[in-house]
Amino acid sequence: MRYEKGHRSATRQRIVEVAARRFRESGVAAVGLTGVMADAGLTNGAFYGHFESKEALVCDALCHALDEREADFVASGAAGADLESSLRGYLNAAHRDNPGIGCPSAALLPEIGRHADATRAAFTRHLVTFVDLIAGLLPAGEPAQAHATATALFGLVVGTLQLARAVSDPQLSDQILEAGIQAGLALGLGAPVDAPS
Amino acid sequence: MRYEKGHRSATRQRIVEVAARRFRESGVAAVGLTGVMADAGLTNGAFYGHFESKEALVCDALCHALDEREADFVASGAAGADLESSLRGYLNAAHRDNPGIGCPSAALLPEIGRHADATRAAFTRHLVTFVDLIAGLLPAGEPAQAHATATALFGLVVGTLQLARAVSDPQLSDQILEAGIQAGLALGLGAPVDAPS
DNA sequence: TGTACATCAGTGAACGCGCGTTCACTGATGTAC
DNA sequence: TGTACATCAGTGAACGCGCGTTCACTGATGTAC
Repeated sequence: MRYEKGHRSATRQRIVEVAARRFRESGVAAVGLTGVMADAGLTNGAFYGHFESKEALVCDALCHALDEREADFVASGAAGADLESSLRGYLNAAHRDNPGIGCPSAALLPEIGRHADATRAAFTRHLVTFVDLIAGLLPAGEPAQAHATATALFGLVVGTLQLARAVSDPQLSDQILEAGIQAGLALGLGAPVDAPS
Repeated sequence: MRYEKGHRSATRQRIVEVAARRFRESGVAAVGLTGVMADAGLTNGAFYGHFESKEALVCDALCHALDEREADFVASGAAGADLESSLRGYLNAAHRDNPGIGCPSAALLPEIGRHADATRAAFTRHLVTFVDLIAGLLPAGEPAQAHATATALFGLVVGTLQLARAVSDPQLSDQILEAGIQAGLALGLGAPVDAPS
């Protein structure tokens, strides 16, 4: 072997991980491929030996980040997590202050909506999985209603974390996080709402 | 007068309006000044006669879009709007499908968090105003609690609209909007939650 | 065992292009005398 | 009334730069005979 077995796939993986971090930190449009490759210890020319286009990397990096967070979610669930600890695990200062290793939806959601169909379809598949996982944290009830509530909870925490990142007043930012937690609890555990007729 | 009175400020206003639309459609980072100026019927060189930098335009365009939506909100409130009609006025297919004339937060929130302090401070001021307006739609109660709920409602609708735009399945997108409306009603009208201790 | 060739991940320069920004200039209209 | 000059919004070319993408080449290691 010219390179040890798995060298090529390890290189590719490294590029995906760097991209997943940098896209979340700066947004997809603001990140250049030369910088990503340099961070991965390579030169720009090697990129197209691994990916067809920047859009293909966007799709892979997004899926990688979503898979990682899904694994974290499942792992913490195995430790007996409930809705409140999940909310607090998401809406906290550390997550707010480290978008590069955080939720890709909070960092990139509007941008995802402007990307290629394949990228949006990949996001859609992951979203469905996430909603299932969130629904599992809710008190037993009608499954359709649990899914609707879980979907709204996802929207709530994503929007709330974005708000906490956008405001310039640190104290207000903390209040936003806490308001999101309380609202998430009210939504998830509160008086059940009728499913849409 | 070489130009009719108000010509200069009218030109500036035209640039701001074009930018506010294009930023929301494509994201700030993906929009170039040459294109904005061309849409406003001008050439690139005229830009710096009106703005100090692209960042200054971003701040002005964001404020313009936020002011416009605030005015709409107040106008519809004068017509006797309640929480449900406000939620339906936001979480609907027309809004989802026309980001260029829609909520700047839904289109740009993660990006705002990466912009200059002045831009984030301007956003923060507008957010506070919005939260007050939303709180006014809630049943009378403790003001601090109404503010917290209103903040979460804002996060909920922003995140939900972004989700509806990002997914590639139109039917799922419609379900997301409806789930957001139901959750917004539950949050706003449902069992009151204690304020954080 | 030694030589010629194949493989292939990665290099680094180059492509055309658009970016944000600068600046000398235009030209229509005003004022000064 | 006529001429010289001031004003200023807008023009359009140019600046250096980084973008996504392409491609001829390198060099280390494998295989063939």
